Amino acid sequence: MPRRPAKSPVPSSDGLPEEQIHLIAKALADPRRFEILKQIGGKSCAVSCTDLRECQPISAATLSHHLKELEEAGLITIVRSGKFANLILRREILQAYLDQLAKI
Amino acid sequence: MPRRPAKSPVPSSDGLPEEQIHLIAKALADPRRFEILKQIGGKSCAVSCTDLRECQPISAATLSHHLKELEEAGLITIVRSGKFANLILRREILQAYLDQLAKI
DNA sequence: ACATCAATTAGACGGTTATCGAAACGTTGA
DNA sequence: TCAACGTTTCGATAACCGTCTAATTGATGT
Repeated sequence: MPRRPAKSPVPSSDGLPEEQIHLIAKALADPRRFEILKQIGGKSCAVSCTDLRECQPISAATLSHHLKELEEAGLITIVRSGKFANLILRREILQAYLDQLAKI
Repeated sequence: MPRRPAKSPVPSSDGLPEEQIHLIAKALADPRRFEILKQIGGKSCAVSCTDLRECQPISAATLSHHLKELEEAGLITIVRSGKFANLILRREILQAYLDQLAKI
């Protein structure tokens, strides 16, 4: 089965598609996800699910759900290494979102 | 009765309060509000509710609800002139939000 | 005073979502 | 092979939210 990377290519010059703008905005609107994103962005190295759960008082199921949302919005990449999942903030996507908002 | 302007003062140097960050993120997460905000920001002069309703296919009640959300988030100012309401985008608040996000 | 118009409020309805526990899945080391 | 572990999926529940219609408020012009 192909490991399809939740289509979020490099942001094109004409900005993110409207659909992705919406997904990102929704992703950022939940305080828990916002915290998660900050934690991922705060570390220079990759962050694992277990790391996150040590700081966020949520169940594994809920965390998995939020990570999926963040990935589908294109805000993070999930790099799987054996049984672990490592999270990386996609700063270029976040920046593209901010650039778009700045034009309003 | 004092016309309290939905406390959103000038953004301080240490950024917007966490609560407002959340309100702004939520406000931006709804496509309709996002459209409304774009329309308000697009015009150099002020925009009235009636103007908005000509472009957005929603009831007056729904529009009023969305404008309240935007105002409470600090993203717009509502200037009342007789029976009309004129909307103004608060760019300094939007910018403060973007600045904060960029630090993540 | 009255009718009209712009906007808000109240109340209801349906869809979405954050959350959990339990079960399932996939990896790893014994 | 098997048990333990990290993560995901499933199903359920409760809260939230966008939307509407109807009723209300407030301003304007006659």
